[in-house]
Amino acid sequence: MASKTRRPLTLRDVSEASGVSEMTVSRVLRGREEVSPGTRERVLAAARALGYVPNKIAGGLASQRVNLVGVIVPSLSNLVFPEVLAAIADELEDTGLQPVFGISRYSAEREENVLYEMLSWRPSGIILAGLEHTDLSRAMLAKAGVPVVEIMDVDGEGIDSVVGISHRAAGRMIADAVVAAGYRRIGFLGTKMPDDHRARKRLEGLQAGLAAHGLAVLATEHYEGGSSLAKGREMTQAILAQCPDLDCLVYSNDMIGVGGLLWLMERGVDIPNEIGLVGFNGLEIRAGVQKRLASVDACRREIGRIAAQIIAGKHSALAAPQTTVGGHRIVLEPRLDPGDTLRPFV
Amino acid sequence: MASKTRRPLTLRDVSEASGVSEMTVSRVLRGREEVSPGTRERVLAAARALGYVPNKIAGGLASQRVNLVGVIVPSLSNLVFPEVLAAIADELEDTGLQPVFGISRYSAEREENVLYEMLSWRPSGIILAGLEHTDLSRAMLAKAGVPVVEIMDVDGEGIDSVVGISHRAAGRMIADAVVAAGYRRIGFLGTKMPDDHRARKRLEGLQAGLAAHGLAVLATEHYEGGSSLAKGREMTQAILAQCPDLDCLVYSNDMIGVGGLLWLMERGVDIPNEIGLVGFNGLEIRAGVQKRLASVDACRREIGRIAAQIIAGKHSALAAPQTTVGGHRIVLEPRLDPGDTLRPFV
DNA sequence: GTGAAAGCGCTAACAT
DNA sequence: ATGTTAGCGCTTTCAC
Repeated sequence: MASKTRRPLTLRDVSEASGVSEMTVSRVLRGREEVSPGTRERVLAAARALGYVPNKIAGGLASQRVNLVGVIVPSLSNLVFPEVLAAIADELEDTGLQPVFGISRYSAEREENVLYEMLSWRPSGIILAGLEHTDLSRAMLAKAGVPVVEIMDVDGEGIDSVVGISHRAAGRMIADAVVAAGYRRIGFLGTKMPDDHRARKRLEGLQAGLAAHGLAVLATEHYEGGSSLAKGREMTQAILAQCPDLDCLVYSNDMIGVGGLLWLMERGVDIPNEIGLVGFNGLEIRAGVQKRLASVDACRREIGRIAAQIIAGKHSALAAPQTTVGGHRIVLEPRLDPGDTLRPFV
Repeated sequence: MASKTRRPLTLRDVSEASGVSEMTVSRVLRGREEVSPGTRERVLAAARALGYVPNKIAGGLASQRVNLVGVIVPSLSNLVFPEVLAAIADELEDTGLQPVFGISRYSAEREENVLYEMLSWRPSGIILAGLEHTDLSRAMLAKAGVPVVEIMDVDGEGIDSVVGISHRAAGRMIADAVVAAGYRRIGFLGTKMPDDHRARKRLEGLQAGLAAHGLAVLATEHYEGGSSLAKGREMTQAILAQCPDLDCLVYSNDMIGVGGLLWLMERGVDIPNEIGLVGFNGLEIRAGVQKRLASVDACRREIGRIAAQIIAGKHSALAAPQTTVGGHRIVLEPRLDPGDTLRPFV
């Protein structure tokens, strides 16, 4: 039971307590094999007795290696990102690597600041959401000399590795589906956030897909701030007030989509016949409502897992590298689950 | 445009490029005032031109100070924790401190490991959920010599500072409310997770509160894994199959509570007259359903904010210290929102 | 298998 | 306002 020391313990303390050189103590504590069992035991006993916690700052400086992986996502309020983080944390579990999370709030400038902070810790890798970054961010990442994985989106140029889905393709997929299901008067409900590039690309894909069928989005409802069921209710009411004869509502995410669905069901609207609905993300919450909202899966756990594998160097190239030398480019194929809110279609 | 260097840049590079000593470069980069404007400009220009990113590992070793705050929560799937993390991140924003998140998966052993990793970076503070830790964890925290804030729960002994609510009191509050509203045949639906101590304490409080009125929980339904609307639906069906004459269902959290509410409403059950419902957490999702689930607010944003303030040393003691010397003990008072799922009561 | 010396890239403490 | 010196606590490298 070591008493309350003010000065933190050092290797030297363990060395003196065990009568073994600092160097050998260091070897034991790092789990190197080249130490005799007897010495190892004495060292471990001393370290435990003292309550020694190694100083990774000193270790990192000396070895020029740090077991940290920086991960930057736009937000934690959008359930999607905690799920990606959880997947990354799970996958990194037994690699000796530790994730460090940062939040950019959908701002490229803030992302740059967070990135700068992270790089100043010389991490072993960086994972960040999206392909849109400031020039300085790109420059820093390029010079950092560590693996960089941009996740969630593949519509654009990557810096090193890229893992995600095409949000434009997802938008087109939704367009094709609602048209195939016979809907013609389509409304869109989504975020106003100008820096949610993935939401923007989905809308672009939707519009392009509809245009290919000679159709267009007839009404749009935008909101600011976080997504919630309540927002979805209000917006659904608003878009139908503005344009009552819509026969299909495309939501930029499942949270507002389910909100809209609940509101419409309460009002006795016949879904999917009178009005069709589609969301995005494949959130679990959809399973909690009588009718399951149609949605496109964003593959977020998969994305997190693969990104972590790439950083950990244990990714068995599912796809051949196509970008930078050494960089992977993994394009996942989202699935559209028609649920119960779209008329049957091929 | 510096070319692709393999060796990372050092202060010395900036020093040479700007013709200013390393020490002064260091001062400029740390924003110390004691440098002439001219020199400052030259240094900043050189650093920018080179794309220099300081090495905090070296800096931390030299200064013996690190601007990191370790935060350990049980999970990211339970929406509550991302919210706490977001609140901490927000509050730390302009303090120069950076949060680093770890996940314990409701396991004290895993928490111990994560804590060990974190402490080895010599952070400026530690925030962790709950009061239940391994002996080694407590010993490490006590010896770390940095502020420690245990959050979310106040039912027990703290190590240093404690910020949270009493989950036992919350349970009793719920008991009093449902009894006051005239319910007598009460069922409980909650997690099986033996290490979710806060859920356990809420149940204990509920039972104690009911006992004080000569009542008891008549039926219980447990589940494993994450909470979801779908789980709430199933469990509600199950508990009513098992014990059809319950007149009140107490859910251990709002997610399963709202699931149960939706299921009951679909079946035309008259809420709150036929059956009363209460959840816990005060989740936003409640506002998205026709009837608002009664719930007790867990004060999670407030808790995150205050914990961060304590670490940052800018907490204006809302309550007098009561525990360890220097340690705060902030007990927040949760509010019960009766919503639309309990009969009116005083 | 173990130890001694050198130094990782910065900053504290003191000059000047 | 700026520079010099001496480490911070570890690991690398090389001896033994």
